[in-house]
Amino acid sequence: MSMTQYAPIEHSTAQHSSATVVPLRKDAYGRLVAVPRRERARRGDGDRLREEILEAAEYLLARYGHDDAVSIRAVANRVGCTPPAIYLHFEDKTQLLFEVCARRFNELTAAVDLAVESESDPLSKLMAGSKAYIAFGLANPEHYRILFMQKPILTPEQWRGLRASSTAGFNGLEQRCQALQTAGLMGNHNPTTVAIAVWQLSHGVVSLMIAKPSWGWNEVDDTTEHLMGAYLRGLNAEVPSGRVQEP
Amino acid sequence: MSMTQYAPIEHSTAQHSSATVVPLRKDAYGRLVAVPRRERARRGDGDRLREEILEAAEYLLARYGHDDAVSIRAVANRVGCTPPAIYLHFEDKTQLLFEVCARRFNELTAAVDLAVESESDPLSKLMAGSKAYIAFGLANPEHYRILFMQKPILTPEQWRGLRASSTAGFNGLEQRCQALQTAGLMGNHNPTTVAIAVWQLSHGVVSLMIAKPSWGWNEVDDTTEHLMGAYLRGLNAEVPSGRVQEP
DNA sequence: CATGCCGAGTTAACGACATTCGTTTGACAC
DNA sequence: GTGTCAAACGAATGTCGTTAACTCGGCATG
Repeated sequence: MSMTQYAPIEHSTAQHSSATVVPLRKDAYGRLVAVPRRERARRGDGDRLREEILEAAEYLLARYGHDDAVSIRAVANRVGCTPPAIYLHFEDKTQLLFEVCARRFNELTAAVDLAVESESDPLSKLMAGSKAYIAFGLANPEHYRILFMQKPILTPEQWRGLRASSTAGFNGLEQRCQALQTAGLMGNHNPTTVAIAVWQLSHGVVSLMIAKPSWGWNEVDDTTEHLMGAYLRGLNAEVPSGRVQEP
Repeated sequence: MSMTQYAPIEHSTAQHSSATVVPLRKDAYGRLVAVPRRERARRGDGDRLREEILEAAEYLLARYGHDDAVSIRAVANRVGCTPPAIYLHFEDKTQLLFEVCARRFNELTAAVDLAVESESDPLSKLMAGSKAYIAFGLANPEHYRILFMQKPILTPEQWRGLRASSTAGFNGLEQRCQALQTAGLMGNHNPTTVAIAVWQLSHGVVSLMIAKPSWGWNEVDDTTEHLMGAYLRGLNAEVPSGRVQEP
């Protein structure tokens, strides 16, 4: 969507050292453009370009707030290389974007952990984690969108990669739920079930706010407190009917 | 994303009546293709093509499950007209897709209403509505994704249009929450706050399942019952600390 | 009955896109 | 010096949304 709004092609920020003449040349499409080319990488470190590509993509995504702005051409231009060079380091655009977001994802886990550690009792830990998760998503909406609000077109390896880092995050949540049960604050519910529910609940708050920013939402922390609070209290409340609990 | 996977260009299903010769002609890009063109609309009813375009887009979206499959060219080919003809009836592709999904959205509201009506007590109504909402989203994941899981690129008019039909749906939810309060099953919470929370909660369940279908989710109705059940019970439970309730 | 209008389309083109193929460059080992 | 090979380039392919200019043919009007 957002068809037709093409990526802003930024000029390269690369430094070219020894050349005294500005390297005016035609780009791949016949247009004359002043593109200071980056220095070619030494024999060993082809991965330097890889890093620069990731940084450029990261910048474009954050700067323009939409993955449409991260076109292969825009990234290449910013880095100071040609589009095909990117394919020496990434299988395709999906994998590039994915890696950018996966990096930010690790920060998400760290942010949640930090918020959790500053609390003492299990209930507050859970609440603080949820708030931090939501706050991080709202602060990085495009990353969150790409990671959690998109049709999965991931190859199995990509999937395993995300799974690895996201299970790290999920495991933390699961442990906090475990602690909640140990503290006797969870009725006889399954901690994993509760952990999933907390994730779904938090995701519901943050993803709707990202998707519909113009809706008249209440203050986000109030929303979280209301929703999480009621849910967590409900875990201890008696089930009115004689319905069987889940496993 | 899912770059490079282009839309499958289907052959036209349009009927051409009087012509006895198969209309072999070059398409807009020089390729020889047998495209039975539809009959030109009469002076009055230019809207017939509009309807056919909507149907074709609807079909492609449902058939291939991704809006990438709904390219202007693919729709045009299926209808039996040329790509620019679509722009006589829709401002751009976004508006076309949007209209397709908005139609389905009305069915969502209807499905929820139907489920609600088959229950009697306010609590069951709320639960049934949530289940129906989630089931509908899972049955029409691409429509749901476009409507509720995407960055909003809507023009103000589009937004008002969706707002109109979606507030219709939300109003129903709000009334059900109102009824819950009247029945004394909601503590002293604000019905609108609860309605928003129920939406967020339901959206969290369905949107995560759409985005991460490979995750090992539990049975969806069990999940909904657990989450909604605990939340709704929590609304009646005492707030442990002396914290102030939301407005 | 001729004629001109105009709604409903088409043809052709533009500029963007991701990606691939074949070629060139240039730093290092020998 | 010279050959090798990682690293990067140049050109091209086929897709995309969208626009501008043109054409066709039925209807109202003279």
